[in-house]
Amino acid sequence: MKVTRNTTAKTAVLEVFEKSKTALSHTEIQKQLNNVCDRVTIYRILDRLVNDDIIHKISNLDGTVKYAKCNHSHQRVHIHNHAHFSCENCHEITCLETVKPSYIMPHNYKVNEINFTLSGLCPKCLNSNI
Amino acid sequence: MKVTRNTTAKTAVLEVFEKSKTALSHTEIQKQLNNVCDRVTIYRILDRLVNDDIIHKISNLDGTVKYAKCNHSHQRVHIHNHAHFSCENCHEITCLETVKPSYIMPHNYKVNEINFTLSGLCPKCLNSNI
DNA sequence: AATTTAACGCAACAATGTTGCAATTGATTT
DNA sequence: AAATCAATTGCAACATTGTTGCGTTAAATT
Ligand SMILES: [Mn+2]
Ligand SMILES: [Mn+2]
Ligand SMILES: [Zn+2]
Ligand SMILES: [Zn+2]
Repeated sequence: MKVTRNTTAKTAVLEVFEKSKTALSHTEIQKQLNNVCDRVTIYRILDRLVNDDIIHKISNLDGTVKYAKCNHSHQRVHIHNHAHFSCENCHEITCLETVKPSYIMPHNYKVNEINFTLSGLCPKCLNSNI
Repeated sequence: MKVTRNTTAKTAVLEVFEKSKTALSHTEIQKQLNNVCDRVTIYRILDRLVNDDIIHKISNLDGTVKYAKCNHSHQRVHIHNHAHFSCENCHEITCLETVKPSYIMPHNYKVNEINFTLSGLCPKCLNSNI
């Protein structure tokens, strides 16, 4: 097994996640990093963090991909079975850690990951658009 | 309101969907069309078909986007609230029209669309990988 | 057949993600 | 503290996917 190193770039990326209340895209992270490292490096750091279960990937209906910190890394079985909300107005994506879908699968499927994303208007945009 | 025309390209794309049991990406459709029309035209046709509720868009965790025919266009309220399964082995994406997630949303969110994609191994790949 | 405009082809562009390879640097050992 | 080793990085080059503008074509209506 590979050893994971704590580099300055990785630390910087983690700080960005720590400060953010919403999920972030590669581009959004890059903008906040002010040339701390190369574009490619960010991609590779994100891959590593996902692999190490430190962040998780969120795929939205419009094709955008974002990442957010995991607040449940202590769990034995690390599955991201909570919902995400994507606002059509402000385009912010937030984890709804309390919203967990229940469903019944047909037999003979092995489920490893789930991606449950709801889109519409977030509370902030819903109130300001009356 | 705009009038939608039945062009040869659109008819060809619909035939491809009719023949397919799984969801299709833009590239997969293009390959099956054998230069019936331009790449850009396929994008525009897909946009139109989604708008007319004839097909629906599916966004997968790995970032790929696919489309599938709607088998419920007759419904009054047209919401795609069924699950989709994405096989990590054969990469086929299928609609699970019978699998509908139930969940409880916090107040002050307006949900317009949902995207519920499960990934893992499909029955075909599960059986052949013992 | 004439009219109207949705739809098309083409070219050019933009955004996003990937790969190979030499150079760097974090962690470990001596 | 210096040497070691491989994980990580930067850079350049490339691939894929999706978008836009504009002049032309063709489906539908009159
Ligand atoms: Mn989340
Ligand atoms: Mn479906
Ligand atoms: Zn919002
Ligand atoms: Zn499969």
